[in-house]
Amino acid sequence: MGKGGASSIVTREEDFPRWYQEVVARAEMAENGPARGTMVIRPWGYGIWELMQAEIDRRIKEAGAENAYFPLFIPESYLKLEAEHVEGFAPELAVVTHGGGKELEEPLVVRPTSETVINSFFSKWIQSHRDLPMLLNQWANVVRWEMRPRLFLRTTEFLWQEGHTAHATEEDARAYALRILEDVYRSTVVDFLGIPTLTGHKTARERFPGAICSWTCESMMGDGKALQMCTSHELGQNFAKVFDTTYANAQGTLDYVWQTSWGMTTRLVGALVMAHGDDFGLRLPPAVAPAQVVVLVVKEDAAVGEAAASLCAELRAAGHRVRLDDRTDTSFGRRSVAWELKGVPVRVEVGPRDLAEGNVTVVVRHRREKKSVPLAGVRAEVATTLADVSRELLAEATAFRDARTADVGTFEEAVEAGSVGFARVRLGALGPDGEDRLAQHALTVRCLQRPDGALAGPGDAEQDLFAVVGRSY
RNA sequence: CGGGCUGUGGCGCAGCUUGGUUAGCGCGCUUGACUGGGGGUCAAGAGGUCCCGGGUUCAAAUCCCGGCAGCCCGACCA
Repeated sequence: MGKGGASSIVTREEDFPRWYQEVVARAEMAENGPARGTMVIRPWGYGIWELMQAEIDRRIKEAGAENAYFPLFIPESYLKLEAEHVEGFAPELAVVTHGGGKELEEPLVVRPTSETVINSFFSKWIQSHRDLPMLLNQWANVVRWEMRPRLFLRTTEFLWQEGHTAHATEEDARAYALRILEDVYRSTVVDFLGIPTLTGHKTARERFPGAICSWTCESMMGDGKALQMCTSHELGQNFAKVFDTTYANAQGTLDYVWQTSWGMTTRLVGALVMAHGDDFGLRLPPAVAPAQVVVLVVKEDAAVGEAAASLCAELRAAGHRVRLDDRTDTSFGRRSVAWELKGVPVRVEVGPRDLAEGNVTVVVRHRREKKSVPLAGVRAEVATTLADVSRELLAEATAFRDARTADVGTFEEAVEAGSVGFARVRLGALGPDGEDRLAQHALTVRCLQRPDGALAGPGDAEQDLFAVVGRSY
């Protein structure tokens, strides 16, 4: 896989190339022992994450939740209270057994998720129906000692937001879980990142340990494999019962609360890379581009330097994130390739030859298209181009996904279509042990939805829902 | 825990089958010159316990024995 790339180099996780690791993130190994798949996010990659984080945080607040912060360490006994929860997480816990030079009386678990600690506080904080709904979110890092870590997609430690809410009724809890799914998650993925996604809920087999229903957004990466972009769980009263989280209702009797939890992670950065990347590097929607425009000085020259600086100022005044690259001690070719790899949506190249005619070159990254633009027209050109990028990336990714999605009627057809993309098939058509048999072909049911793609409701018969079948990361 | 595979300058690798000059190559790095409109050219240079231990041999990166470490595939999963 040489320079310029022959095959898809960033659209498949297996092929995250070294240059990409130099730009966005790097997997690191523990000093001793097996690789634990921790990750260092480099400044450019972190800049992408920060922009996503700000957007997600804004939407969460719009949905009424407030940020809070809970401890990193959780007493082991908390995890053990909810049977399914402990069974689901026990194999992947990092456990602290010593502190202050002594063995601890009770081991502490490094949080894999915070349902249990937060519930220990909910049970104290929630007394009356007037305290409900309680809507909290925290930005935190969590640790899951997974068997097989993958850069961005499944790292041992990762950053996320986890929302935790308590409601008076099951209907309220469900409505809120769905509101998060739609207004925060689906909208962020589609409208903000330009990645098409399918929404639905998980089968019992794929459900979050401790939940009664797990909602999800499933997207297709550039190699046809599926990636879960987020989850929004209805927890029922499972945690309320073990933590005794009760409230006095309007009639004065005690009820258990109904709860939700939901999360979105740094995995999204990986998803962005794999959904939009091409053989020449990243392609970033302007919304998540740390620099939306880079103004390049082609060659050391007084007039060029002046023109570049004034273009920068003009574009910044127009509200764009602009970076000036006047490092003329590095060759122009090298610098332009570096910005291309980083996925900067628009490059404005100022060189003496064009400038003599009053022009600059504007390069549109995602189309790999360049044109000569008069100085006075740069501002308008950049503005209209930036406005198009996200929509065009979304259209491209949607066309790709649709071309790789097939509605089918039998198990065999589902295996065939699911192996290269998504197969949509009636769950009942897969047979009683359909999921086990799919697993033998490395396939899973990514989500369930109605035949028209809508979310299922309480009245739907599960066997009549459509299963989206695919390979997953 | 099963099934494959690999350890050689900073990174990626060739050499090992069939032992034999001074262990090579690409990328990166340093210096200089020419350059500069797409990871440019030329020249000079720095950088090596060939994973570790033992054995065979006149001679081991190469063959034999024993360790150690890591990677990939499956089970886990945001």
